[in-house]
Amino acid sequence: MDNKSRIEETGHERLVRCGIRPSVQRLAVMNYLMENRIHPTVDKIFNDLYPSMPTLSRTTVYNTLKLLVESGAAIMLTIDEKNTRFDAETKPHTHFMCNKCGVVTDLNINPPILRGNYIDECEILNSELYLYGYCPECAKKNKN
Amino acid sequence: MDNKSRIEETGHERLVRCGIRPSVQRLAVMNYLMENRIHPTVDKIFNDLYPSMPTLSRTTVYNTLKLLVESGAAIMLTIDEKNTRFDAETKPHTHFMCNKCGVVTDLNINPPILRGNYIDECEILNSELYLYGYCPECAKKNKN
DNA sequence: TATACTTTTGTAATGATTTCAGATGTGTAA
DNA sequence: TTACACATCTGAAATCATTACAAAAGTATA
Repeated sequence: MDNKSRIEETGHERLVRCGIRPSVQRLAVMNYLMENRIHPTVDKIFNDLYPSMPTLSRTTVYNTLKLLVESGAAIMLTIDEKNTRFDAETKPHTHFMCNKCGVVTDLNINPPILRGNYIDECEILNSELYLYGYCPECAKKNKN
Repeated sequence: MDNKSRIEETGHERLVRCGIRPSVQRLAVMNYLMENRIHPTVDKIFNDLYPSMPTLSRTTVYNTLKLLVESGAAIMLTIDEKNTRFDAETKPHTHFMCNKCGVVTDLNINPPILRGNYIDECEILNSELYLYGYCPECAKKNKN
């Protein structure tokens, strides 16, 4: 997966392009997502931003992520049963979660692009391909 | 999607084949899943079984579903952000959720079969393809 | 500066899920 | 059959993610 989008667009530009007024908090969350392609949970985002923004509220992180997703500035992943995760990469791509350590990564495999198609009379708007198994580190450990 | 599996195997047989001792409660949940291919939530299962099993505990439904999934007798879907859903069809197939009414259905489209492959050094064990959009009824309503 | 509007904040409420310990049920061997 | 060990079920309480809400703070505009 290339990371051109990171270079081509700043967090501020992304917010404005998506019609979101760039407050300090929104910018912090947007930048965090664009700079940390780790599919973080709400808590991860909050805990990482908190030290440099001690007045930040968890509720604001929730509100902001909801806004980002509704506006198309980010996507929400339900790959992890325990927590929703977020990704600033909005173009279709495939996600992987390790059954052992829980890490979520992008995979170099193109998901079927079905947006706009009708399947069994269902109008398809978007899709997610989630793969599960062992990440390179955990797969190695499993063999020992 | 054909429903031969429903005919070819009873709930009792499925439990035994998967190494699960068939208690009354487990059998009730297994049969419910095999007879109601609606990808129900825990609450739906509990509420539908409760009238004919007034001593049934919600905890038992949770425990049983966990056991079924761990033993390969059913799968868990995370397609719905709000609630986990369950399916007695364990062979790979594609799921759809309506953004408007929330219904979850099977779709006649083969997901990529990646089990056993290595992608970006990740060992793939299973995959889920989730599609979102409007179901036939809601798509129709949207046009009026 | 005054006012209206937007955004943030923290607390409390909600709702799904898990924990846990006691009660019940089941299988087995004497 | 009874006694015992073990498996399963139950319901209440705890946990944890998320949402609701109302007050406080911030921002834009006239």
